Amino acid sequence: MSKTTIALEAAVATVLENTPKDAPQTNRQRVYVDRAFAQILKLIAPRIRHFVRQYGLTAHWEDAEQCCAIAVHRAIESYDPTKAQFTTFVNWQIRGELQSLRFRLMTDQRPSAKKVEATTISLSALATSPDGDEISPEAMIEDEDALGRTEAGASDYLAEGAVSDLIDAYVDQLRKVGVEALRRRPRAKGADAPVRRSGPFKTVDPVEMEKLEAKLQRDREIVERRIFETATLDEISNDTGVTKERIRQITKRATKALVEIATEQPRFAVMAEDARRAMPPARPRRSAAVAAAKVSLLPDPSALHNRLAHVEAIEAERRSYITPALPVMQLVMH
DNA sequence: TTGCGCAGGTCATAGGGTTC
DNA sequence: GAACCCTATGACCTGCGCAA
Repeated sequence: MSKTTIALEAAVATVLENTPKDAPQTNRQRVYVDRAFAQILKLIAPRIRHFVRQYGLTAHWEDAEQCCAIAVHRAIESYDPTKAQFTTFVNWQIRGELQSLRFRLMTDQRPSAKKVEATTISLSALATSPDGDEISPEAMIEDEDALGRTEAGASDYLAEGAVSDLIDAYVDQLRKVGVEALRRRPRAKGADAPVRRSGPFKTVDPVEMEKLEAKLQRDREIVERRIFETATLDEISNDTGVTKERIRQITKRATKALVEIATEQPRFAVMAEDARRAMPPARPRRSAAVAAAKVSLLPDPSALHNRLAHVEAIEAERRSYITPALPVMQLVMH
């Protein structure tokens, strides 16, 4: 991060700190805000000069500077430090204001836009039909993408339903295994332990069952967010309290199980083939690779990188059925 | 263009608990 | 006591953005 970026962040933080939303601003706060604002303008003055020249507004320098000041005001008002740095955010506000000013003053585009033969039109200019009849601009807008979007929406809806069912099936499988394990496990001795109604270890401790359900819920969330959404290991780790590595292991195991479920159950048949192809090949453990290397100095012909002869991309539409969030699964190795 | 820092991810390994 | 599972930790790799 550059010194200017750091200084900008600090100045914006000062403005935000001294701009209470729920209470009236004190005189002291106003002074702090004015100073910080002046500091921001001073820091980005070179950038403003650059943009004014870039947008061909040197003949309207004062107007352009006023627009940039407005842009900075707007940027501060709507700035969210968690989404981007202020330096990036304010750039686009300034560009937007300068573009708008150029339209107002010159009704054309800056030279860089002309290079690509872009055309700027006004909706109001379209308000007359070829026959000379007046029609509303809105009536002339044809949404050619509407059908595609509608179909995509329906497709997404069905896919989400299928994914949800698949995860349910996986969680049910985990539940069965978990309950079976609890049945086999000896129950804790003590006054609080519930009385067994029949045979040894045939019933499940409600407390243990609650723990199991909590774990299943957690695993479901991890699988859903990691495999079918775009959450990172860090994000899930922060939200669930589970380490990144454990999340990776859970999702790896889940991916394998989901493929098996999709293969076994006819209702997931559409997903099964893509899922099988999408499974990443198992990587040899380092110790095994080292042992193999000791045997021969020649490249291991069975090693994955020596066998790779063809890489095929799975189309986005097909990939989205099962693993939209795992780029590694976009490749198929033969 | 290059070096550096960072985020995101993978791998190897160890420890504790449970089952057989 | 061996085998297995779950979990955590640290080292390492890779890609990307940024500053010089």
